[in-house]
Amino acid sequence: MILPPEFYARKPVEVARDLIGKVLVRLMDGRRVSGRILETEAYGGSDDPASHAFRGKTRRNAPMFGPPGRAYVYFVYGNHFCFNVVTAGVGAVLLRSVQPLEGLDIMKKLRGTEDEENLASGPGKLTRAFGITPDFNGLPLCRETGLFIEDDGTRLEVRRTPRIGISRGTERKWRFVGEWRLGQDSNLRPPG
DNA sequence: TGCTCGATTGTCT
DNA sequence: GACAATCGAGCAC
Repeated sequence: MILPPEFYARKPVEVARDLIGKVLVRLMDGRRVSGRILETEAYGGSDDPASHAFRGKTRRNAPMFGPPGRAYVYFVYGNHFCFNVVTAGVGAVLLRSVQPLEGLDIMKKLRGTEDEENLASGPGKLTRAFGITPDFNGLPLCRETGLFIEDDGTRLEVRRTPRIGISRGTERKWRFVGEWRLGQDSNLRPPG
């Protein structure tokens, strides 16, 4: 089932935690490119010094001030794009890494590598592998836009850690990492 | 108008 | 482990 807008209309920390184990899906030329979300980070509004929204609304962070359930895509380090989903409270959740499930050939082509372990194991790699560009900035996550997140019933163990790659607000443990629990049904285990 | 630095990655040592 | 690549947003002046 595709996550509805209500899913995103909560605090960024709750959305970030609950997105672990969900499936990011991109429809490309009638084909599915998808991966299970393994790593997220929550960013708040004016109360979070690490957030782009900390200093108020600008042209770049405008999507964060809009309705929840939309994409916030921004350019960083002169090379890469990062993909976020907008939550309630002028918040956002950064998708840091996914485990590739479908359309691996497309991901390999877009990433220019055959290494399946590293296709989408980072914020910049993820946007590249899924063909997520600024064209999606501000668009709702639904079937119509070809970019959305599904719940396939999989539940992962969620670990909570400080956010990484930032210089402020590091004291908050707003990074969430999904881990496969031993003893689960075999069809829920990661491949390999 | 100019300068600094970043929610990163790939490459080299 | 260290660092260059690369460029726009945000801030200082």
